[in-house]
Amino acid sequence: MSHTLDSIAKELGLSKTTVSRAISGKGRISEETRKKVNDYIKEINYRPSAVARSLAANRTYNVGLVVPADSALGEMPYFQTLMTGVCDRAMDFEYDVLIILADNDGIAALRHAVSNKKIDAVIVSRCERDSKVINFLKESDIPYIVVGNPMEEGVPYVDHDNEGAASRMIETLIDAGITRMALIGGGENINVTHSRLAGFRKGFLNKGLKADESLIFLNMHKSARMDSVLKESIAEGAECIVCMDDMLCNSVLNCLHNDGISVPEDIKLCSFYDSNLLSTSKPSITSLYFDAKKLGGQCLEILMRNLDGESITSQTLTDFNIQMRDSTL
Amino acid sequence: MSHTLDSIAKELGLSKTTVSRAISGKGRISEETRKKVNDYIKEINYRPSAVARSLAANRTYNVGLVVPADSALGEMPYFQTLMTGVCDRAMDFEYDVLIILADNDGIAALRHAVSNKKIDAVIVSRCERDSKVINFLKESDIPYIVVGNPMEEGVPYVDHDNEGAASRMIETLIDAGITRMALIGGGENINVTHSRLAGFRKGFLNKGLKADESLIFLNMHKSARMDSVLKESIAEGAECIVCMDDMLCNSVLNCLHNDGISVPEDIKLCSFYDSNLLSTSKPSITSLYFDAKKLGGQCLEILMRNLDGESITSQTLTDFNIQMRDSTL
DNA sequence: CAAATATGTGCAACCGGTTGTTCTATATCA
DNA sequence: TGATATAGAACAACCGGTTGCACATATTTG
Repeated sequence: MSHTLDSIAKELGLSKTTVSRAISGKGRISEETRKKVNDYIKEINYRPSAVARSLAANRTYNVGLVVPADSALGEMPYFQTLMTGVCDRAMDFEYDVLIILADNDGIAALRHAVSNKKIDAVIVSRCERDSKVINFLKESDIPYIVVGNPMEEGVPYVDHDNEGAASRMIETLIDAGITRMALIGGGENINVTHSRLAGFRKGFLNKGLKADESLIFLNMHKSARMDSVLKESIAEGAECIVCMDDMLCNSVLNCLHNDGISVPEDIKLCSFYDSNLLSTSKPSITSLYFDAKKLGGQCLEILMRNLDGESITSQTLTDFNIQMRDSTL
Repeated sequence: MSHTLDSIAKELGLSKTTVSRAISGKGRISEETRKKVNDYIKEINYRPSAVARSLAANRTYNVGLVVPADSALGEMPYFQTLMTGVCDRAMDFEYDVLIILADNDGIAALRHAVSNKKIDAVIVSRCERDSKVINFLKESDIPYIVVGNPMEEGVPYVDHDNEGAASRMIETLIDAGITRMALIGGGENINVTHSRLAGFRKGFLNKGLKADESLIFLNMHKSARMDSVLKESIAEGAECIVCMDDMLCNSVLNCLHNDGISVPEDIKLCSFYDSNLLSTSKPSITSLYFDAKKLGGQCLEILMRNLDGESITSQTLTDFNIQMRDSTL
């Protein structure tokens, strides 16, 4: 049988209240009693029931992490890292993380968790345009935060400086003498795509150049056009393929290899995220590193502080790191 | 303000008990009253508090999903699919899924969730040898199930027939005239590695042949030896590289490409899982498909039934599917 | 038509914590 | 020394559900 405050109180000849206070440290309690109780609970390895505590405190000590239900998730080590960041930081606050699969095809799981009050707050791990998830959260009164700038008034978010990073990447390449680049991007329904695209263009402008709009290819994640797009880019004189993420870069590298095109000899290649998906690639790939783990932790931090009464809204993490490697030599 | 059974009862001139029964459908209740209550709660969009219900029922309606804290996870779309399977099936039982990061470097999160009673059962998504996670679970009295045969008496698991599948893969290749193969495997501390290795050997035996032990390379996930291992294999006359998973296969393909070795002309290649990590590969890769989603769902199913008093132990899903593609032509 | 049974509802205890208030014994002060 | 403050502990209500039991009314049965 499991221990409870009552059983412990009885055992020690104290009241439930006193035991509770000895454990929490709140309220007036003699040092002697406190020690006695704490020694005892350590001995019997007692831990208070989270459920009972939740009922009393009106807090579940759970946050929901909304994760895209579609396959994109599995392709993206980034989400994993983000999740790790969230979970690690959650531990610090004695919180646990509930996984909620949801996207624009269905938010039943989110509805369930929110309306049954199984979570105190929500983190949305990817931001889509006109997202059902966000629309739902806007109307509910649960605190939430979105990963990635939703470009929407009143929606709190945390993001890397995607635009700034992309811009810097381009400038760095230009400084290295590369001026003609093709951009291989992901879904137009994802906001990070737009931020990086803006950065791509800005990078050229900052150097007094202009991006070649005919070499910008979006929605390439599941595209069968990859092969032709790459050939076209090369034919048009692209010196470098800039990929918006490592999954895309992996596909590109594979495609190039298969066509007998060498990196970096025939064409240079770079990516974003610098995940371990490409860590064993030959050649090594130039990539821009974002600290996704930190970002995940930041989400949690903000939510916790807001639950404690603060009202932090959005935050942008400006640090990133360009890892120059063989693929752009 | 949020609604409660009490507030609803007052509003409708009924008792808390009656409202509760009208909602749950348990106990004696007139059709009329039931309808009245249910219409009303639909109108005000009431959902019972999961926490309060948990306290009364002594059930959290949460399962924990233990996921490796190390980066291996992010590399493996398989885990994602598994997780999706778990979450989807959980919905059917009105359960939610708590993510627990843990591995042999630390099980603090698991301890926390279990001893604070935040979960009713645990799914361990990867099975390592001499796992701290499993040792902990064996000593606690929470129901649990492990994905992947732990090869350990008394530990309940769910698994694909990894040995049978690997064996069949080899036999299929042999039938296609390929008899000399190298095996690129993952960590020796992971049990699936051993199951597939056994299947690898068995496949040859079933065809009256013998696996070339000198062409078996394990622990290749983060190995810097990939390049030399592949060259050695080819030099030794290997006609096909059998990879134990898609991550490895991706690395191998990349490595081969980079060395100017063509697939399947110079060497053939195949893999396991058939995840979308390789779905855009050139050439298309022969792979053995396991239904990870189904397996995840199965875990949940078994745990739920055991919570309801059954005592199902282990289960092996025997279905798999070999997708022959260009890489073994 | 009384007795037995069935039906619908409510009371109150319970799940295991937290917390405002009260009570008692001791310490501090004028 | 009596009034007042304070420390330590306990009482009891509360969080929002579930459920065994009692009770009143309606229905069936001999």
